[in-house]
Amino acid sequence: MKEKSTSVHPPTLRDVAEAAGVHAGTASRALNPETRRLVNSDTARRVLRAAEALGYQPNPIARSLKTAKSRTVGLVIPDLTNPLFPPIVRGIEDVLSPAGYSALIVNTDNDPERERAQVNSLRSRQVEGLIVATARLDHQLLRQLHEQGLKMVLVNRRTLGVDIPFITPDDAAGVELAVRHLADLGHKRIAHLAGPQSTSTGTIRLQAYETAIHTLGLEEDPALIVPCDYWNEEEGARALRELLDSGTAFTAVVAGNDLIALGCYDVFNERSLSCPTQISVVGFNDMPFLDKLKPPLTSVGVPHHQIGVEAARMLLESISEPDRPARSVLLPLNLVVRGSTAPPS
Amino acid sequence: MKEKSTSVHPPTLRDVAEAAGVHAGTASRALNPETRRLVNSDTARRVLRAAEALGYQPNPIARSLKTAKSRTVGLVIPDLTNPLFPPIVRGIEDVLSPAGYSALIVNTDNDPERERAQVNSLRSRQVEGLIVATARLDHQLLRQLHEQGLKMVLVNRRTLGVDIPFITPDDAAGVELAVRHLADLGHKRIAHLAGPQSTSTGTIRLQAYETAIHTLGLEEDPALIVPCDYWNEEEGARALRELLDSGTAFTAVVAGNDLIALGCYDVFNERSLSCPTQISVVGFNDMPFLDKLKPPLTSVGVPHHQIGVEAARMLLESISEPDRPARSVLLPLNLVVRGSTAPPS
DNA sequence: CCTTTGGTTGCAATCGTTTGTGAGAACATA
DNA sequence: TATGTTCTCACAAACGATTGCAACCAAAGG
Repeated sequence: MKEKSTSVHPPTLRDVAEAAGVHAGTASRALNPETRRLVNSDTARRVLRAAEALGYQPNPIARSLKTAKSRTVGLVIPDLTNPLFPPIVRGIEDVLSPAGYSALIVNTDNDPERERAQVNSLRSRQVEGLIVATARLDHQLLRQLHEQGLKMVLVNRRTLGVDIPFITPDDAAGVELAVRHLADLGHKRIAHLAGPQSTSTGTIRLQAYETAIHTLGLEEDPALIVPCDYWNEEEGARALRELLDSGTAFTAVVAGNDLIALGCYDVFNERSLSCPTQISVVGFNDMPFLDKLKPPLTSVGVPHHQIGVEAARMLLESISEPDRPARSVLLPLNLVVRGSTAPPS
Repeated sequence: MKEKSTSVHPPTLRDVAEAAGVHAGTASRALNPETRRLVNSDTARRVLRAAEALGYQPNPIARSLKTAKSRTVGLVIPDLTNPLFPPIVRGIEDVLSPAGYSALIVNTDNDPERERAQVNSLRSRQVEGLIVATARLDHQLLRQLHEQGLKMVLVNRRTLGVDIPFITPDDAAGVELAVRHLADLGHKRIAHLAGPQSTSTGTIRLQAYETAIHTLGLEEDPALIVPCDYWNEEEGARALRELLDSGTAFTAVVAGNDLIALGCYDVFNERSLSCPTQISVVGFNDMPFLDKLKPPLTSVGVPHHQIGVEAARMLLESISEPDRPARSVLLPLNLVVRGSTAPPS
């Protein structure tokens, strides 16, 4: 008549063991498929049955303490509110969850200080790896973490000089798609509102723009390139105004991403320019609801969900097989043609 | 010459204790501000210094195991991809994170089975509470969890017959705002494309529509009300088509939410109807980029971030002071007038 | 000088698992 | 009968923190 009876606490391994008339250690082995062969199949059955009956759920915290595995990964993104990220996050969780892993999400707001703090908090929570969407070309923190042996996968962007696997869209191919589409429509002077050159995405897309312009034999003019400091509408608007004010002639613009393209829309309204009649625009990312705009924005479609899926898979892989050299992957893109692009008038 | 020397593992409490020349228990007390007064301030200082020097980070897993507190809460939402949720999630994390808590996010896709499974997984990870955005009016699972004493806060929606605190926008006031705006413009026959009547949001908004119509002396006609089965564009489009096909006269529609309103836009294109000249529309939620639509959608603005903030605060409160009866809160709304509403022609 | 008091600190148990080690039984072999 | 083998399983020591308890010491009071 110990103190058992009506314990309100969830059943523990000991409870199961007791119910099955075995030692806790044996119960543990019986419950774990990996080690089940070490126990008599009869007793294993008995343990399983007892566990079932008691509604036993192993305590992951105790397990983690012993095994030093948290079954948790960290997810470092600039801002969840950016429509780019939710689909990636979903993709990640769709892989993690069936594998028994969970993701801890932190937002850095692109603040290196905050990023450092958040990553520390993740590490103190014993994450087994990180999926990072905030990579900059020269990224001190990532370099450090990598040297400390922390498992990481980069999404959407990469970093230089450090051998961390990344999953990104094939940005260069995407830009090539966009430029070629405009060229096919007959545009000769195509501008590029480039993303921040501190990010791989920004520089790669810019380079791709330049080579596409070159190989297609279009007009090459440095004045056609205006870089943005951030990936947002304000900067997109500012850049387009700058371009217009410079007097440089152009009939189409390849925006660094959709938000920059949206900034262009604002300027079109401001200055009563008509799109696509006077200026064609193509965005990048194909974020939701672009088809509801007037005109609907032509954009390069990025498989965000897929990026998340691949990243999660890769991270899990590199956790379970630490030696296997992780490979980076470039995901194929497709151009979604809508109403914002037309032949020049 | 034990096996100490260059241990690569992160320093443990024992390491700190050893470095400070005290027992682990003392070190523990010295490190914890709550119990620090139990140890001599000199030795406390020494311990602190040693911890600092070693870069000691307490292992939250070990701590959790002992204290049975995980410093983790679960976040149950239908789909992170719905633009409604990211701002709420940010709000939640902005409160949780400084408090030393983390959020585990799960998506249910509105599937009760999946919801049950996800919640189980959260519980097995020892979450201290749940923030739930998937409440239905009659929600068996929530009722059970509540009876089992699990701490919960509902966001955006509520449930009936169970006393769980909720944080929602003041839906009724919002609809009143919308209807009054249309009435002020001169509309007499205002339709309502209602949200799912299985959700509190759907029913409350519908009721508010009815009473607003009544008190403002506008035309009351059951034919003006068409319910949607889901909160999405397809249903919005379907409902508007149904309304149009029924031949019922109307000059404006109050949509259950923005997605339903977007569905209306599709039908406008389909049938070459002009908004707002022929039909005015107002949405609900004021999700991002509505100002980029043509016409820009008039919508009821909801303080999503604030909802998240309040919800997280409330949950933390009910965790730290289990007795304090948690109160629900209704957050004030504001109407954002844009181009989709105009006087009837 | 003995006791009391209060402030500090060490000891050891505990949280719920996992896992190395060895004991016992059953059986086969010599 | 003695000696191995092979299966099973129980024991107990971890993992890294927290915490009730007891011990110790110095100062104070009688």
